[in-house]
Amino acid sequence: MTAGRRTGLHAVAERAGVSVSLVSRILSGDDAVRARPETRERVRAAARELGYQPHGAARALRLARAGALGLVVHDMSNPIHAEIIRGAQAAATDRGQVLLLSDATQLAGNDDAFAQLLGPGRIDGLMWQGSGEEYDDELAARAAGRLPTLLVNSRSRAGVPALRLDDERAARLAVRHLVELGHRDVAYLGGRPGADLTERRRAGYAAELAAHDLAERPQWTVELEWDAPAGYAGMTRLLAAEPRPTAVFVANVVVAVGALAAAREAGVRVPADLSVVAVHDAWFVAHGAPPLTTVRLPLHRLGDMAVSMLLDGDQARAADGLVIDDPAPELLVRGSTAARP
Amino acid sequence: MTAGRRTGLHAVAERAGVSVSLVSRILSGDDAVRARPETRERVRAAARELGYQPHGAARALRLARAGALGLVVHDMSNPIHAEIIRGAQAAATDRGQVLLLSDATQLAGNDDAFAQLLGPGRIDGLMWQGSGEEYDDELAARAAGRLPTLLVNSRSRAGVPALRLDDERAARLAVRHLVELGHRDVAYLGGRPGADLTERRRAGYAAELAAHDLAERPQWTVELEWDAPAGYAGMTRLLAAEPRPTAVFVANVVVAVGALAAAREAGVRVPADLSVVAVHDAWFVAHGAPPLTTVRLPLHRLGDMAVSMLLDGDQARAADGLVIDDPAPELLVRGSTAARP
DNA sequence: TCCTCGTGCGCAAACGTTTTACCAAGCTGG
DNA sequence: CCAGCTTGGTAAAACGTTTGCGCACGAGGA
Repeated sequence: MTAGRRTGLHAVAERAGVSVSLVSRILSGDDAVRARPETRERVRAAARELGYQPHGAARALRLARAGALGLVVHDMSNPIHAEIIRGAQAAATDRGQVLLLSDATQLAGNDDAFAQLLGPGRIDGLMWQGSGEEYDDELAARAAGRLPTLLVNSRSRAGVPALRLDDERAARLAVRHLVELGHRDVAYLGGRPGADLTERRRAGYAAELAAHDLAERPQWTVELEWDAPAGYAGMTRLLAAEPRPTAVFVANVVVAVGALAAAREAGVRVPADLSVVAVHDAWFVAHGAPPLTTVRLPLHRLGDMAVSMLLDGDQARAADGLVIDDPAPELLVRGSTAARP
Repeated sequence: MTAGRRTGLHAVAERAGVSVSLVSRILSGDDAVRARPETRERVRAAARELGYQPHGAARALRLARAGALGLVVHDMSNPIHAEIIRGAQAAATDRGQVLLLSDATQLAGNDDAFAQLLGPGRIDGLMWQGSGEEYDDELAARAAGRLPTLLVNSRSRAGVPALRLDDERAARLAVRHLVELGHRDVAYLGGRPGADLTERRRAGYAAELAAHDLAERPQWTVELEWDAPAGYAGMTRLLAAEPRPTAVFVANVVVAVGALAAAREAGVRVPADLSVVAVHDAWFVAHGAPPLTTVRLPLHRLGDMAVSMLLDGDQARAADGLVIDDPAPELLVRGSTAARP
């Protein structure tokens, strides 16, 4: 018997002197299988000695389940996105799945890459980090036609279920903090208009102002883009407003980095002359000048929940958009907010 | 003939009225296959109409090639790491591969996750972002025993080939900038001692000082950790040194963020009283107070090259550690460096 | 007329699993 | 003494590809 140099289960079976099917069932802990304890032990020993590892592709093929989830993000160097990835990564690993990372802008221009990622046998579900871009919704909808798909950090769009954070509450928390410091002239510095993120935070801002009988003014509302240069430009515009606000609510921490730079360059002291608070926290703004007051949202949990729901086939629960609010939004008061001058 | 509701190639074959094998050959562009143009067209049309996509797992199984690469990183919220990921991602997509992301600290504690990622049929090669931690080398070496493996941003350790940047040159560039501004008392603020990253940047610092006949002083050398709090602590210590340096070379931009905060809190003005320059660039330090002078290194290229080498089976070229220096290190002069007071 | 050869395609095995179906041997009860 | 049940397994098909080999058919040459 010139033992075949086969690999995998076959090799284990040969060494243990049993059939391949028995090995499979024993190693996978199939309770229904009848085998003598002695045989079981022999099989397990053989597997151990040969260092048997199941073949991922073979399992995926046979089980019609890839054991992997896809995650499409926009910009990895955005700390917000990084935090979502971390959450998803941790949850996927915990549940014995692997995570397949892709980039939305690359996918947008590359049909082959899209097919490669979403074709059969690659992933069992997809998380798409929504950005409110047009192509984004279209691609996510296409994906949803093939696979369980979840938009992450977006409201439900084009019929794709979605997970989001309590942006309105976060905004209200931030604005309330400003009002409690005595500010009455609170401006809004948002991101790209049209995205629902913007709408929700803007709504929270407006609601909280209204709750205190404070006025929104058109010249105190600036919405440009979700990046630091836009924050710079936006703050520059707000500082030129007549009358000048005494506080600014910034809808995103990345935007706030640019905004603080603009204030600094304009010679406006934060927080002495102007208070600034932003939604989302990032490690580096805690070390800035001044350290930025922010509202922390459970981004990690967002990724975590997305993975769980996809794996549990539970994504329909988010059909109308599900709000993740378990670790509630938390105000982190640092050095960029102070009592009204 | 009750056409089976089969999927994949089978369905295409049925619709085109040919065999599965012929479809496979035609669609994969096999030149050696002989088929009438008319048949070819019929097959292609059927594939198009059915929206045929090859089954990833089935191909992986048959071809004994997963079509995926693994990337293990340490901390996604570190902008340096994010940039490497981006580079690897882009290159992988370009070459029709997918990228499987994992986290080193998770893998360290979880043998199942390690096996899941590295078991047969999952990935064809692995990039491991080195950090100089002990467990890191051990795990990377274990991986290298199973798969083509490349350490990224590390020198070759435990026999595992590695790609790294020209850290020494970057350090020299930064220090030379300080010297050219007239500084003679230049301190070194590094990261966790022992890691080869630290050694290489420290060597560059020392070499450049020596080239200008400047002295290193023990009290001007601080090495703690690769994070912002360590930067804070380190700078605090340097500011207490006797005599106090007039410039600090910081081995990493993340550390520099903490260092700047410490200087600020101590009432030391940067750059008027103290110049600071750091290795690696990150978008947010350009907006800080002051904007940080940095040396940009081709991190993106690092990820890019790692993917290429693995896919080309070329990783042996890096057996002794290969230095990526194509876009050369570039000094970005901003506001944290000035002439000696 | 027979042989050969090129053309155009089909058969079947294999990749490593999982799972359904089945079977031989031993035991038990009547 | 045998029907039927339990025990301890085995055989084979299937998942969707790829690929080596073979085969039928018609044309052309001897």
